[in-house]
Amino acid sequence: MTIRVRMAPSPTGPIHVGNVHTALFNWLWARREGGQFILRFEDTDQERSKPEWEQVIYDDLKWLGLDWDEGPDIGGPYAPYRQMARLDMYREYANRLLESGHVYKCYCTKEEEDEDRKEFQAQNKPYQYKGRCRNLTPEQQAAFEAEGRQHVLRFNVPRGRMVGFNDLVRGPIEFPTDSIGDFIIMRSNGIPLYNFAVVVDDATMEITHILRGEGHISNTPVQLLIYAALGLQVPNIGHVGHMTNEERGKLSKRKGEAAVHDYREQGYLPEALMNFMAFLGWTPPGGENGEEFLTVEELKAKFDITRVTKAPSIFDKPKLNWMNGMYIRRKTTEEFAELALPFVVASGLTTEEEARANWDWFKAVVKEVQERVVTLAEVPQHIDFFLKDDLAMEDGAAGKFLTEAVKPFFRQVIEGLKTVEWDVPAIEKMIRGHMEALQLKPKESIQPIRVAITGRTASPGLFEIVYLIGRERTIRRMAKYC
RNA sequence: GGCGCUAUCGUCUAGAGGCCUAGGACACCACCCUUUCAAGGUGGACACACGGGUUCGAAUCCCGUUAGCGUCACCA
Repeated sequence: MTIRVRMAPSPTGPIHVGNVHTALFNWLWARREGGQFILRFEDTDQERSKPEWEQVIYDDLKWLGLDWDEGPDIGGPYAPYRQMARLDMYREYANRLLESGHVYKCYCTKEEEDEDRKEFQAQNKPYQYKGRCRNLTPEQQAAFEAEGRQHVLRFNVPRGRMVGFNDLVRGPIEFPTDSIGDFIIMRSNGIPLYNFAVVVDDATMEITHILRGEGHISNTPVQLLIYAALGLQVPNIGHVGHMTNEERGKLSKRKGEAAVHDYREQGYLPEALMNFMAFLGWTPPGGENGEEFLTVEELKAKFDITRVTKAPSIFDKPKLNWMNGMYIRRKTTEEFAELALPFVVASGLTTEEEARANWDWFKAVVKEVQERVVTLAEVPQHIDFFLKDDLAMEDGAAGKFLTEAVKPFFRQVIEGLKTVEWDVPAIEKMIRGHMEALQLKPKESIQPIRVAITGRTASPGLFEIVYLIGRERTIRRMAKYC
């Protein structure tokens, strides 16, 4: 039997990295086993779901390299893959539960429930539905109907029992049903609630394994009750530890650390993000000798559910940075230039047309910073002095390096620059010649030139940047200081 | 608060009772390389939350404590 796993986001915003983290495990597992990975939209929250988000989610998922075998966009044998298109199905299953007596019509108003809630709160007890409508007679129901009251469908939770399952990553977990109140499966408007819709969907889509975030552990007993009442086979269920911020809290949307899209904009490479997240809560066998640099293909070949860890993990940005830098350095210059281009254009330093018109030069420029940047978004600030002439001067740099003493040296170099053959070795030879003649140390010669032509004290190799900035512009920039 | 989950270096983790004097990676520190900054190389510091058991022997098994997190919605 092949496995069928799924990812089921809500189209209420851009896709979250936490969502992708568990989706990644599901996807790798499906690919490893030759099973199916299904995409389904859970859009029963009419307030927050917006169809526009669906396209945004597809885009980010594709950017990451994820693909799905069935989904709202491509269809499949278990269509539709959007919950709002499956309402008839939920109603049918809900009716079965009503007929079998597992659920009952509840006519309680919001106000009545709020009062109950306060009552429990006052006694410092966890709120549970009091069961006012649990045993209504047909006459009482008719009376409520006559009043024009709407009803929801509530599950009649059995008392004094245990429900449990064998978690794929955590082992046996049990809950007393007494800790669960009679929950609602159908709203008064006929739209199902999450816990009911997922069960119907996972069962009818024949999902074999559900691997989801640990936040769902407490939903599991509720869903188990529904599976049992419906007489459906329960899939294998497992819960993966969450990814958290440094403070072990939630990844913040506001700080731009939650959405996949944020990382994309910050110049992270999808393969780095995927590789990094794959190692949060999982290690391949033989992890003791430290191979953490795995391509997606390698991950697909090695993923093993039994090696998923239980504890939550901190999304450690410094490690992501390191990994992203590694991936950047592994790109060819051509690839790196293509990846960096949109960021450079967005910074306003050049236009795409201009860069492409001078493509070899542009490539040579970005090549100089390829092993110095951690993200693509850092490229512009490292290469601005190649692309513009009005340079900002780093604080204190001019006073420290562009002194009176350096002027004679500058004048000699400028003269040399006028006639030197324009290649890096010749430029280096000429400048070093003047350094020796005047017996100057690098910090009295190379460093001042660097400051004069870049406006700062740190840059790629001096002779390479002189070559790339060009004869005229280098001379002009140096001439300002002598 | 009830219920539930979790607990090895700062971080991600290896570890399935003796192989552990606890291994690797990121970060950190030092040194090397070097025109600066990176990259690279070498080395270093750093952990089994606590308390009880079980056992000849426990990071590994059991119990408790503590801490963190999740959940108790006509959200998902």
